[in-house]
Amino acid sequence: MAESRNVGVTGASRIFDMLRQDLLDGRFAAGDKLAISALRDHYDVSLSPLREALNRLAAYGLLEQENQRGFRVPRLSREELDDIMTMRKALEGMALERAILQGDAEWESHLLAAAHRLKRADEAGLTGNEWEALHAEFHHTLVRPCGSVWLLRFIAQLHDQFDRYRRLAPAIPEIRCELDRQHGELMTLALERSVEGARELLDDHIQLSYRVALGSCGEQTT
Amino acid sequence: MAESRNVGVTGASRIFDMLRQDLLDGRFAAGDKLAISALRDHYDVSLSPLREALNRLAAYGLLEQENQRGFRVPRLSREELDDIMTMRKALEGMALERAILQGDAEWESHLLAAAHRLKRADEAGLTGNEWEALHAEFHHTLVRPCGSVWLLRFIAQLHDQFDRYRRLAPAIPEIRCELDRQHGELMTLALERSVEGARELLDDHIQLSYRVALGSCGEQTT
DNA sequence: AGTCGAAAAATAATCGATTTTTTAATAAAT
DNA sequence: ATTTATTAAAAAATCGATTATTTTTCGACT
Repeated sequence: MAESRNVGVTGASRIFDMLRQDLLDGRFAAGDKLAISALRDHYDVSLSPLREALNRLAAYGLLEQENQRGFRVPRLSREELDDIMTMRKALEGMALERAILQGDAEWESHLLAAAHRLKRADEAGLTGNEWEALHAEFHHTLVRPCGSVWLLRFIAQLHDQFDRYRRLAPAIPEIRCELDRQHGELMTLALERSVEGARELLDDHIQLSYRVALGSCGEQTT
Repeated sequence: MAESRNVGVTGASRIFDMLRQDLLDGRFAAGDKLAISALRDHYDVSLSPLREALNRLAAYGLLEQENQRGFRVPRLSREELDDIMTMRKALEGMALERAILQGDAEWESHLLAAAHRLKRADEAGLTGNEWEALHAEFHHTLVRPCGSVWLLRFIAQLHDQFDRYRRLAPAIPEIRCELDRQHGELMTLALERSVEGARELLDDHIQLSYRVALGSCGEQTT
């Protein structure tokens, strides 16, 4: 047994995590209303913790809440994706710059490790939530020492938003290959403390991801 | 009567609004645990909608939630205030620049109106939530046409965070007077489409506000 | 045929009570 | 005197049922 006791886990927090994952995985159709009693059955939990989780997700931006008529999955739009992409460039660029200036030796090892794990996962052809976790971890490690809790919070939120689009979009192997390559190069530039180079590459990286993500909006790549 | 029916208002949404106001007003001591049953009595509502509101506020960042041990009002720290101030400069500066480039004639009139109302309120010595509402409205109007829903969302969130500090701090009449003056000048520069001038002034404005807000951390002004 | 309105069904929101977990109080032991 | 174990009290989380609101259905009427 991993633990004798589920310390610090409530029904609501458990459902929040599961629902968040399922929303990022695109298990619910965009625009759909969530059938609360169906969720109740599916996750085998009572209404109170379920509704608490839904309220958190709505405040976080992964659900829309309309008083007296429940919760729905936000629609996807080209305009919003553009917004998210632009904000990612601005905020992650800012964070990366600061991280490169402030990151210490321990950051270097964490970054090296995260990049390595991601590379091995790429080579092994790993997909799904395992790969997603390593990918998110790499990007988070990259900007972690930026020194701003609020900046990291906003970046994480934008990542979740972006992922709704990206994970739904059809894969484009050539781009995916280039994206994988960029992860390694981002690490290299960061370790070299090359602020300008890293920022430019991160911009390219987000732009390339965006071209993939566009596939979820029924638009062609630019 | 204003409305024949409370359209689109639930107990939870009502409590959310009231609690948010009370948190910004500093009605709860930072670091304190919220006594849920006391809140239940005070706001005269049942546990379910109350807990839903608390969950929203925690996801929004105005409360901290620890599983199995309820909700508490986040502590105030000089470090966090610095973070919030720095992020406000970055995000509002970005938004203002975009707003000035994209704002149309209608924006100009709204901005003029908001600045006028705020000025009249200043002259009339208005204080409390009425002044706060006009002040928030002015700053929101200033950046509204920036074109990014997410940017506006983050800015609003940071404003709420900043206000927890500012409203708690002792007033400094000379600074307050200068801040009032800056509002008018910000409007002028924005209407003149002076991107650089407006950005610089907004930076100064936030910095000056920050000097006031520091008073809530038991620190002297810098 | 289409529109309007009443009744029925479905869904959301809320309530009061119960269960679980944490915190505080007390006593026993080193 | 401090620590540890036990119990009592308090608080948080959850449950099942009830109430309020919205949505759908159905039939009368134009």
